[in-house]
Amino acid sequence: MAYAEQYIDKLRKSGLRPTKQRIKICEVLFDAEQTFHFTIKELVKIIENQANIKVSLATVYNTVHAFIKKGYLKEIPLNASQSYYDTNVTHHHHFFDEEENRLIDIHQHDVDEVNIKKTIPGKKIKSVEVIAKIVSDNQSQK
Amino acid sequence: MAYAEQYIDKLRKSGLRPTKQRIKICEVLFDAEQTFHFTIKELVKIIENQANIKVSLATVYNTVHAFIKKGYLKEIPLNASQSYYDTNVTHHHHFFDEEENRLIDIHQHDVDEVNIKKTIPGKKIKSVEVIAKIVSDNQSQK
DNA sequence: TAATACATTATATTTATTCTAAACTGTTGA
DNA sequence: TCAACAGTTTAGAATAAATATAATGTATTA
Repeated sequence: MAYAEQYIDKLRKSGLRPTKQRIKICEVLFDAEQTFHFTIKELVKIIENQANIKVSLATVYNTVHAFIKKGYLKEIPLNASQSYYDTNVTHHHHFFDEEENRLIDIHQHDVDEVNIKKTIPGKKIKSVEVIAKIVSDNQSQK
Repeated sequence: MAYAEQYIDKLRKSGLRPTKQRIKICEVLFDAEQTFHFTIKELVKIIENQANIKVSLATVYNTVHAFIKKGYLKEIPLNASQSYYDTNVTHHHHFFDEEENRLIDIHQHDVDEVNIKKTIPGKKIKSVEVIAKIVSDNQSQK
């Protein structure tokens, strides 16, 4: 349980008290070998399965939002009934498979830099995201 | 009221019965001089203000979904609590102003073609959308 | 260690969206 | 023209994600 230290640090540095619920959520989100996408519902399920502590829904929502604010998580723009979040906070894009309701990363180097020529007075661009919707390719190889 | 004819045609051609509710919704959506963005709530409000007929919420949802299916409307991928729709169905992109909750079109020619090098076996790309989030630029002119 | 500010929790609430089933209407063909 | 049918509208109920509430608990501080 020594690795919990890094999360305690991380939380404290960003002004969040390191409670056992938050540390658990950090473990689930940031111990993973690979970054991943999740919905709140899925996150709750993972916590339930792998932890022996009980975390309420409200806490999960609060924590996820706090982490987004701190830049530890990213919300993925997708017009879906549930919000999707990403533990990969580097600049990258997504495929969204509408048939399987599945998100797939597209690395930054797989998309040419998106250069937007239009500007809005008094505003600056905070982020640029590309969403490519994909569907089954049922072409009979012509 | 002669221009209703074109909507009757449009609806009939796509296999939707031209009911008075649908014709009214067409008028609101497609008579406008400019394309625009809306939420269901906003659309209901516009109909209420400009029509003397009553249209139920369920009908508005049904009709908007039918129009999306027929390609007369586009849903905008945005992780918002409400869905946003666009009467501009040409290929284009969006700014989303998070401070004012406002969508702004970016014409296709203002963004270089988005070229995605990654592919997913058995899948083809159906659509590619760029969402650029913008915020106030509070730089003291340096 | 006491005081306090921040967190967690169960529960209620809100809100967008979908569902349901009854009443209604456009269309078709006799 | 009209009966029959399939598609449509509707009010209201149901669903589900997300947020608010307020009481209880816990980390921090001095």
